[in-house]
Amino acid sequence: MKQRRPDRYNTSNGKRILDYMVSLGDRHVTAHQVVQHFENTAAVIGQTTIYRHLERLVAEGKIRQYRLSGGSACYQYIGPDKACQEHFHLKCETCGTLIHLDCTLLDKMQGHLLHEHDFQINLLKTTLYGTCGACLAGGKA
Amino acid sequence: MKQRRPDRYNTSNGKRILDYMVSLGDRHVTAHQVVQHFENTAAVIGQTTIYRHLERLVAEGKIRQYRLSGGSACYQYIGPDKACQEHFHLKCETCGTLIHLDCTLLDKMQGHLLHEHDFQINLLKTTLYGTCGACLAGGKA
DNA sequence: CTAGTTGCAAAGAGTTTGCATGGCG
DNA sequence: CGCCATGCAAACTCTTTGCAACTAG
Repeated sequence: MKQRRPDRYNTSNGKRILDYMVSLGDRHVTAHQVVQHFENTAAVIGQTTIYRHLERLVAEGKIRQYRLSGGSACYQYIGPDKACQEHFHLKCETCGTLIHLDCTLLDKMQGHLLHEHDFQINLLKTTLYGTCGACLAGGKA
Repeated sequence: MKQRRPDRYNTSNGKRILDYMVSLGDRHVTAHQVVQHFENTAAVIGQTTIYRHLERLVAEGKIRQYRLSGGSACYQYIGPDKACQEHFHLKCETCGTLIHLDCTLLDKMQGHLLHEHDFQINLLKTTLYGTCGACLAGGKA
């Protein structure tokens, strides 16, 4: 087999966008927030480029994408250990916090769904919506 | 207290839209599909009116709204017994089927999340994504 | 060199809003 | 009659695409 040119180049924009997603840890951002982040930067990155890179990172499995109830997309770094592929995510509808759920019972649910209900859940696309403890207590709206 | 005018009128459009959602049973439709349905009708209903009624029905708790991965909204009648407030919904990413999950373990999950993780889940807004048995077997895409 | 990358402007999809007209109560 | 309802067109938000210039390998 011959050594052919790669179908992907290493560009500084690509690296900066991935680095930014990595730097957020398990926090989540909208495409708009990513665009804004790079607007406050020496070298601005156009929003088209940002959308294209986010799309690619999702396809490559490096970040996950889900939808806010308003319809816009939200992105989050998955991490080298792919832990986010193995647990549920809870999102508080009041304060917006994203919670990573490490719980044995919930983990078993995945197998239960597959074996008892013949349904293979996609944890990357699934987010559970509700209200977190702080907001339940605070009662703020 | 005096008998004041209602803040909502009973109009034929409102009734027709609710009737349509009810007639779908537990099936789900996009706003676009509702618009199209009424385009094939003697009296067409404008899409603005449809969006406004769907929004109201969601606010009134008569239908639930969730988002497809593409970002557009999907609506589904809840029913008088409010059963859909008490179980999870599974959506197959391949064939689009919506499954209503009646399962003891899954029902317990709600209480578990609340008591052990201090999180009150909103089953109306939550949909689990994945692949259904038929598509797992068929292997189509 | 050559294919992938970038970003502006324009196009698109989905949804909301302004406003004048029509209809319920 | 006073509001609410309706719907057309326009505005808006989020995202994708066309295209010409640019750049990594």
